[in-house]
Amino acid sequence: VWPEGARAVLHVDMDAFFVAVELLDRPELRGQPVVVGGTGPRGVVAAASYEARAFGVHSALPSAVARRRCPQAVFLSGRHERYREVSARVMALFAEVTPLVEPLSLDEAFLDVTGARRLLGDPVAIAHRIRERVQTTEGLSCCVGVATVKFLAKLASAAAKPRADGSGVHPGHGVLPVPPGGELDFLHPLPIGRLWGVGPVTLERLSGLGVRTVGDLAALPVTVVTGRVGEASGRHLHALANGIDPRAVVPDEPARSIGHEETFPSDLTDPQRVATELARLSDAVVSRLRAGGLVGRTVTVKLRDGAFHTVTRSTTLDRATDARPVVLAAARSLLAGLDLSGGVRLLGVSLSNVGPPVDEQLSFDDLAPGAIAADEALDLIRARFGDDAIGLASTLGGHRSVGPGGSPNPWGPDEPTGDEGAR
DNA sequence: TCTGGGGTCCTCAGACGA
DNA sequence: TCTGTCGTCTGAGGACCC
Repeated sequence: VWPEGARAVLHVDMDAFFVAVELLDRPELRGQPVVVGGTGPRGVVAAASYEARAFGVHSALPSAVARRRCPQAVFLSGRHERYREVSARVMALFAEVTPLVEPLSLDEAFLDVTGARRLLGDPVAIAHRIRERVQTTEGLSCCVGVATVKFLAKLASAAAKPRADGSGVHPGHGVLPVPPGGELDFLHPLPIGRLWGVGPVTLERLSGLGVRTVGDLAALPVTVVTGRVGEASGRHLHALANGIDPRAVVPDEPARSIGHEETFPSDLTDPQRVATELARLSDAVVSRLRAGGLVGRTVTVKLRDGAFHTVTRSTTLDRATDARPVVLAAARSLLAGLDLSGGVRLLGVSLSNVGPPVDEQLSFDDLAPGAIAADEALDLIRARFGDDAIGLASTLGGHRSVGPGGSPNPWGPDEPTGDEGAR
């Protein structure tokens, strides 16, 4: 039983979420190895069923490798709209327990149930009830960690997961509490790589200090740690290793950036084609920005060449904007400063410094002939007929369909006029 | 054999104004 | 007037997460 007055944080983690949703719609695949992810030559695994994991298939593994390890697996390309829809319903179930729900991704959330105890009882009992409710209402399984702080709850839910290895699938605890006072007993034997924020690079740096377990890290003076991994990370990790995590569960954090990037099936070498893709990605980003009623101030272009070398270039505008021509013009001028001779494997556009618009006087850019009217018309047409119903003239001529018999670009070469009209 | 796409946060260097 | 310092902003890159 959880002591009276102690904070209680739950971390709920859906089991193999993308795969589990696919199995809801295709129950005949249950019990089989199923993999969701990019199916093209450069795809990677986004989620794998526990049956597939038994063959060494895991997320972020190149799909080509996954196919070799488990040729009998069913490979699905993924339907993010569907996952979002199911995720929203699951999050709504959490919101019935407490208003303090912080989604981490589509398949994970923190819940602060400290204030729900009077009404709903013991936090561990609440965790069991959430698990049953997700199973009965959505047909999905999940694991729940219960602790006094966020990162311990997250580690606990991970420890409660089913496991898969060469000998098959082994069920987990489902719910795992780390009771107040028992934090360090749970934490200190864990390998250091399990700590949230320790990836391959930090792991290597800490190994140099002889650190193998979380307990090893906790025993070091904080200055030794900061000297090795930097001031902010060092202090943060050292606090975590001692079970200290003051972060609150914060619902409804607004997005700080919005972006789109794409890896092409084969490297692009034609600069005209690269410009076309840049316009398409910029257009997609602005559409999402406008759909959210937001404006952004910093435009970033990302390019990965044929040798997998990645560069980014960014520029901060005088004022935040949601105008397509302004974002596209900025992206174009950033791209113009980049070397495309090594081929383009990946291209991305993102907007940061994002937030709600503040009332300001319009600039001449915003008043460019047709700019506002064209943007609003695009939004309206897409809302009614779908995202593909209309696009920028400059995105024609690429791999996208231009209609029956349509020449790639009937209006001739695409001049960077900064006045992209809606077709 | 080939290494996604969506993000957040941190570090460092340089510019700039108080 | 010159110089050093400090805080802040910007841009690039990197580490990390799911």
